[in-house]
Parts: sequence; C-alpha cells; structure tokens
Amino acid sequence: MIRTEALRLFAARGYEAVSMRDIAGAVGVQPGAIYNHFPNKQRLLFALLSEHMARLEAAWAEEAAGLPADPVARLEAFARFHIRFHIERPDEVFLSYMELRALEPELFAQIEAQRRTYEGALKAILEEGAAAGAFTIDDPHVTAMALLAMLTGVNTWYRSGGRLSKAKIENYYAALVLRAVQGV
Amino acid sequence: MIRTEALRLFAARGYEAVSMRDIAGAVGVQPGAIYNHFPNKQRLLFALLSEHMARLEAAWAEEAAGLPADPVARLEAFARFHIRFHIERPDEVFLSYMELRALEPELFAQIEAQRRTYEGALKAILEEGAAAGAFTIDDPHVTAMALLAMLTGVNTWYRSGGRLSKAKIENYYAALVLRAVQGV
DNA sequence: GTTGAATATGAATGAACGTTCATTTATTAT
DNA sequence: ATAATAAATGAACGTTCATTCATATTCAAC
Repeated sequence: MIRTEALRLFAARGYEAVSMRDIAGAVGVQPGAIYNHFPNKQRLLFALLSEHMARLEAAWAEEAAGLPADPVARLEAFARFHIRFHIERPDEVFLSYMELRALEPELFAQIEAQRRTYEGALKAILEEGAAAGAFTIDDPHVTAMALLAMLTGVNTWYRSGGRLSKAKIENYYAALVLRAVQGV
Repeated sequence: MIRTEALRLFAARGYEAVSMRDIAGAVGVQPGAIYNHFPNKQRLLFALLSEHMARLEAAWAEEAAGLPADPVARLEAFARFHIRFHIERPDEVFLSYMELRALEPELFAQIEAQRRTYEGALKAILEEGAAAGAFTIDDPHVTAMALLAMLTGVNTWYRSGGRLSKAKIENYYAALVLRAVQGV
C-alpha cells in the first residue's frame, strides 16, 4: 500500500511536493509507520524507480526470447512492446523521467545504468539491422534516443477511454518507427 | 537576474526543491527583495514558462513567414526550427515539460493553451501534406504528438561539446521526421 | 499460551519553508 | 536640491517538513 500510494502521489504532484504525512494519510497510518518499511523518503522513491526498471527489463527479456532473428521484425516487436508496457503504467513512467534528479548521485547512477541496459537492447537491434542493410541508420545511438523519445511520449497525451484504442496506438507507433528507419 | 537564476535552479533541482532563499542567494539579495518583482513563487515560475512559450511562438511565426507553400519543405523547416530552438534552451524546455503541474489550474491552462497553439502549427502542416498526398498520415494529431516528442527528446541526451554538432543533429532529426511521414 | 519479532502509535525535534513588513537605501523626475 | 518612487534590507511570522523514539500493539512460530 505504501508503494501504491506513494507512486500515485509522487506522479501526481512530484516528489518534493509530497510529504511523508501525505503518504501515511493515504495509506491510513501514522507517518512513523512508514519508516518500518523504508529507511527514508529518498529510498522509497528509489525503490519505486528501481523496481519499475527491473520489471521493464524482465518483461523485455521474456518478450525478446521468442523473437525471430530478422531485425525488422525485432524492431517492430520492440516498438509494440514499449508502447504496450508504457501505456499501461503512466505513473511509473512519469516518475522515472521526472524525478530522477531528486535522487542522490549514487542512486541516480543505478537507475541510469538500468535505463542504459534497456536502451542498449534497442540500439543492438538498430545496429544489426543497419549492418544487414535493412535500415537507413547513420547513427544508431541517436536513432535509438529519438525513437525511444517518440515512443515514450505517448504517455504525454494518451488517456484511457480516449478516441483511440491501445491496439490502434500500438499499430500507429510501430509503423512510424519502421518508416523512420527505412525508406530512402 | 532573478529570472536567470530561478530558471537555472528550477531546471536543475525542480520547482519544489528550490527555495526563495536559494534564488535570492544566487542573485545576491535578501529573500524579501524578490517580492518587489514577483508577487510570489508560483508567479515567478509562471513568468518563466509563459515568456518561454511566447518566445517560441514568436520565433516560429517569423520563421514560418518566409517559407514556401510545399508541405514537405514546411515540415522539414519546422523540424529544423524546433531542434534549433530547443537545443539552445535546455533549461527552459526542461522546465516547460516538468514543472507545469506545479502551477495552479488557471495558470496551467494558460501555458497549455500556448502549447496547443504551437502544436497546431505542426498539425496544420501535416494535414496540408496529407491532403496533398505528400505524406502517409492517418492521424495528424497522433503524428504531431509523436514527432514533437521525438524532436523535443533531443534535450534528454544532447550536451554541448559532445560527439555531434548541432548542425549534424538538426540534419539527422529532420531526415527522421521526413521518413516517418513518407514512404509506404 | 508464551515468546520474540515485526509493526504501529503519537508526540516531539530542530530545521527549513513562503511570505510579510517596518525601515533604510537607491534611483528617477522635476 | 528636492520630492516621489522603486528597490533592498533583515528580522520575524506561523506552518510544514523529514525523521526519531519510547511505548504500545499485532502477528507468527512453537
């Protein structure tokens, strides 16, 4: 419950704007009780971020295990997976991109390392595809960053119950990604 | 000086994490002095955001005035302009995307309106191009959001003095954008 | 049923917060 | 030179903050 409520509050108002009293109140306990489960506020934030990144990494590992070797198919699968995973977890994603700076350097570095691992998965697909002549890519790193920003950006406008279904959005972004690295 | 230092501090640490004492200290005055220029902390943030959006809108208006009618040329010009404008102002852009939620609803709505105006400029280009058969676009709104996220995302990784020059990055993103809406 | 560990309480601590204000100092216009 | 306006000072206000801790309660294992 602490995780759930802290995530909700942090995402809605920002880490600094949420007090331990707010979280305790949402959970239904006194502030001191939280300190039986997390040593301090910063470690609570870190737990939310780190566990999110671990779930992302694990989910992609499972997804990637069943994919063909073809870079085009792998890239499409990555795009679809990324949209699917992120569109379901707006709070975690928002927190991951907004509140990293609230972490002290050592904890920040750990989350960054997890992120780089995930970014590396996309970069590897792009490099394979470029080497095989399937993609038009001069700079796999920049392309990876650009595509990830595009995909993750879905959370800035998507609201459930909107005009488009999640499946349609997934299709749409997958097509955008493929076209961006193919063609002339 | 208040604007400059507040922008720097807000972007680095986040609105809530920066105190009026921090800003005053950076400027070299006592905290009370700031209140001769801004009625409160929130209005100081609002001024930074609103003025940034106004500069963006004005800069695009000037740029757009000298463009041809061709949607492809206009889209490329928009992409290049957006990269150029944003890559030069990492603090303003970060603040605009991260600290909107710190604003009370009325002020938030004003910034959102300014943003929608700018987004509308891209959307209009995409719609013209789609109507003219120059672009492969089913949903101009979603495409506009996706492209803007991709372009603005440059600020998450670009650091001046890095491997790539600004001009090269501008070229690269312009090509990505054009390919994403052309081809099959 | 007892024991020991885990968890919760609720008050307290000192520090930091945004903002106010009477007063002093700078600047500008005449 | 003087008056009027603008800006800065520096202390103070009440509030809220993260965290601590002695005490109380709950829970699980035997």
